[in-house]
Amino acid sequence: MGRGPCCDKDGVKKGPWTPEEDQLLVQYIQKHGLGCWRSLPKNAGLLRCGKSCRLRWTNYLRPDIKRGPFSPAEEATIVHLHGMLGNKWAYMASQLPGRTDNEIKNFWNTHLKKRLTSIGPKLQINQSSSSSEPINIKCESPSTRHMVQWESARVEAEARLSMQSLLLKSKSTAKSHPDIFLQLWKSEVGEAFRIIEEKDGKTSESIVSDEPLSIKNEPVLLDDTVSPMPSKTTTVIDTTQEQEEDTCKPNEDVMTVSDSIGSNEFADSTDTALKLLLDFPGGNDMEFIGEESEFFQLP
DNA sequence: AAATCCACCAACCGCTATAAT
DNA sequence: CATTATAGCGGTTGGTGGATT
Repeated sequence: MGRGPCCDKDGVKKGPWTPEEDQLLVQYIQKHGLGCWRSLPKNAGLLRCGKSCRLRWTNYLRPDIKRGPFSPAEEATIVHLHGMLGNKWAYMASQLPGRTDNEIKNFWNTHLKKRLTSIGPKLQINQSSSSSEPINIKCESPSTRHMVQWESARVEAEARLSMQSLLLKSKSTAKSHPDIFLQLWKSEVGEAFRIIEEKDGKTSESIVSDEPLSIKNEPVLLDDTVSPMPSKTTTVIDTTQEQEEDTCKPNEDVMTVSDSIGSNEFADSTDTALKLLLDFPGGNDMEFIGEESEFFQLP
């Protein structure tokens, strides 16, 4: 089948947009609204392909674009979502109002990924690795450690899920579940989490329903002015980490993500799962990998 | 002051999914 | 059902400006 060129390559301008082009595009959209991108450049008098116009609008000219550096809460959200979902930039963008997938992707690649690799050189993202060696995480901020740990957990779970998926497909007994959060919750990470919760004597009742959860859920509203949730479990983590590593000071700003989540999030089981997983208890957040190492060994 | 390096980010490319015909 | 068109996504590239040598 294949996909034809989105536009006639001849006579189509490329490269940075000029203010005049921006103005033409904005004026056209203000007047006619969003419609067919293919015909837009011609109608608007732009020598650009429709795709380029769409990108320019969604990544730069859209009125609701938020500019400026990422807040600690936004940063933490990206870190955690990446830990759970991987490179799902568009979904992360949907959770961060005013931010674009491109912006988040750039931010990850230029800042967060760098931080990850600098502190976790042992954490080479090696899909084929089934090693259960403990990850050597030296003193870093809790959020950074979480990042490393979650990346590790995600890779392991991903490998296992894909293996399970293959097995299921070969038997033709199950449909692939559409919801990644539910998959994650039902995977080894979620299972191990529930085990630890029980060990700690906490209520282990699952607040995550088995109902499919849409990945296109309502955005998490990161309103720093609202802090309805006491970060109880976060405190537990910080305390144990302080005992473990005296020189490591928790980064208050970054760790406030659970505080900054809106008040009605717990009505949303997706975010509940996220919060529970973020606030994974225990001194070594990922010690369950070692304890339950059989969970993480590929068949 | 010039050359080089590096970080950042806007924009492009190629692909997939889906709707339309 | 097959084909085509379009939107959207993620990976990558290239230009620019600041820092360093």
